[in-house]
Amino acid sequence: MTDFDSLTDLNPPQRLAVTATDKALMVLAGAGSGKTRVLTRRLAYLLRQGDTDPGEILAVTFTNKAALEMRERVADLLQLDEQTLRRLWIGTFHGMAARMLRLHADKIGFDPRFTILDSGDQQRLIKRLTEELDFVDAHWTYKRLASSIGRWKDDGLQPEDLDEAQLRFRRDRDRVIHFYQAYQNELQRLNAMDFGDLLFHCLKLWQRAPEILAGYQNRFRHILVDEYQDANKVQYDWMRLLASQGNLCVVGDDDQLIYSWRGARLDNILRFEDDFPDARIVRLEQNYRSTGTILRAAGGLIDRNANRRGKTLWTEGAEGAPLECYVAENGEDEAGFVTREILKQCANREFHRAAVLVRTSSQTRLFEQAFGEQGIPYRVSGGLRFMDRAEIKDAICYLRLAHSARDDLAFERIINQPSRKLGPKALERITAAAREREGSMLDGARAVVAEGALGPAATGKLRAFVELVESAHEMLDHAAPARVLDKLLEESGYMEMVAGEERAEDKQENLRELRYFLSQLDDLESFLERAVLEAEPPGMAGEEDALGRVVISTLHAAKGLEFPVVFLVGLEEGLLPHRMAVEEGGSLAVEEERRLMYVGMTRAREALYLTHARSRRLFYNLEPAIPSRFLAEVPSDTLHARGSRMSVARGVGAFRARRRF
DNA sequence: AATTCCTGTATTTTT
DNA sequence: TACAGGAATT
Repeated sequence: MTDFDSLTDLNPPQRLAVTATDKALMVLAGAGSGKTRVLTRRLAYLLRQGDTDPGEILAVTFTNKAALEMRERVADLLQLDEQTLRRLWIGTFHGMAARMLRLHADKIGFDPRFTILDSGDQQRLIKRLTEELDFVDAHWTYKRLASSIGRWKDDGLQPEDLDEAQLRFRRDRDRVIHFYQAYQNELQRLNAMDFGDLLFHCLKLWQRAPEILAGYQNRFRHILVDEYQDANKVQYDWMRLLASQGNLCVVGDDDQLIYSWRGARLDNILRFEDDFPDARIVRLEQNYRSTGTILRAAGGLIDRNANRRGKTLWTEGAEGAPLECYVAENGEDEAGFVTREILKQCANREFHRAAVLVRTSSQTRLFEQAFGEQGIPYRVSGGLRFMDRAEIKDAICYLRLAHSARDDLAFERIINQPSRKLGPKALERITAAAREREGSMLDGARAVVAEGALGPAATGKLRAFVELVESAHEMLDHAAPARVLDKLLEESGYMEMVAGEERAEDKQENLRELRYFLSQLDDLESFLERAVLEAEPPGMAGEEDALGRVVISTLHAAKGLEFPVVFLVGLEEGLLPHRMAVEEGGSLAVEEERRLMYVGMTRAREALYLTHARSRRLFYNLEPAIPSRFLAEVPSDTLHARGSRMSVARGVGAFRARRRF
């Protein structure tokens, strides 16, 4: 037996977490305690020693990155071939739900080729609907409607379930319910689902067709869920239904719950034993990542949270140096300090050793600027994602429309991109014609052309557009999708338009990247699905191309990563904890902000810097900034103050003084 | 009727 | 800064 099979390289709780397969299991895995290792080893253990077929395993993660990593590590561990690997169901909640829905869409009145809407599509659709229905309300802007509806779906609430708890004003109830219902009807008409619908409709499917649920229940003998603390109501119901026999292993950390704004429920982790009375709980508290000092600092901070199960991380490793605190004059000064320290910390230009973690993506700019000036290569993660770029979304919408003529949202996005002199009035005509025929907007456009209802110039352009989409559609039958994309972008004049815009080279480069991604996949259907669910082409999100680059990341996007040197910047009231959390969310929201800082601190292996500025540009004007309350909560014997002593005294000390009153 | 130009306003985190 | 909505211009 090899060492790998004997599991002697694992510590005792890790070994238990890998091998306990007789009943429901919750692994409370502290930061850096080898969680990913345990998960992949458990998968490997089931496949190799547990008499389990690859097709009988379902492993669910929250992010595509995590799914990809798990897949790669298991393949590596067991030397699995491509074929076997494909039989494993490893993916995100949304990805797995979409996979099931494509197989059974007809049972809930959808065509299996349904489109998945991203939040941008969702927002545009809701905006259009508010206009059509004359839904005007100072409070319920289309953005607020979009985010609230998304949240209701996360909470498992159908339109008729809404009550005063969700709607601040009772008088809103009927109107908002009606609007939510109208939105759902419109989605059905468009054969489309938004992110929330993927899980929502899955539950509906199982309710309507219990035999389908039973099929999956029998099939999946083992279900694994990563980042369990971030599961929302619908996801929780989804997994609990699938794991009806308690054949479930969840791995999570209540101290790292940072997605309650997306419906994540601390309760899921605090009351696991209520739902699975028989459950086994394993704690992983030995940390293999950070120095003793970093752990003590982070532990001191998270101890302030009242709502947690409680864990104490420890290490056999070195004590390490104290945390460096720096008080900057302003944001530019802060970026300058970080730049200088990075140059000191990264000998031989090993810049991938360092990461700068921010609360909001708007903070990244100052660092990008400073690094650019100093010639430090960097990579931003968690900001504007590849698939969210305007030119990429336009190109995808061209493909979507060629793929499915029913995709009115795609039609709307590109109909005047590049300009075809088809504005709101022309669009209104097209929509009316479509309604009349109960067809798509493309049908409407065809009719408008036939009738010559627009001016000659506009009619000509519209005809050319319709013909282009039609011939692209036919071309999809025999030609590679990448070739169809070329045709669409060339003949529509889109490429020409891009060439004349600012940042033309950037955009052209992005479109080339997209084309490459598409040419790798060959199957347009799966390309479109991955484009919306993954938002990053493979290789972009991967770590390998980060070699030699500093990572600038939001705290949310940094979860699961680790770096030798970490800079936690902008530690100011209003940023961390964020203003919104303090003003609207009360103490629970502040606890989540504290967890966010905890997640950031525990990313560091050797060196951790905490910085804040005395003034910061907000809304384009410079405003004084108060140091974060969290700074005062980190045990002071783990800290070493840098910068002018005056500013340190005024910084951390000032907040301490304020808190006494 | 479409587009450009301008002004005011708001900025958390993401599958 | 970036973006949406409104007014002025083509």
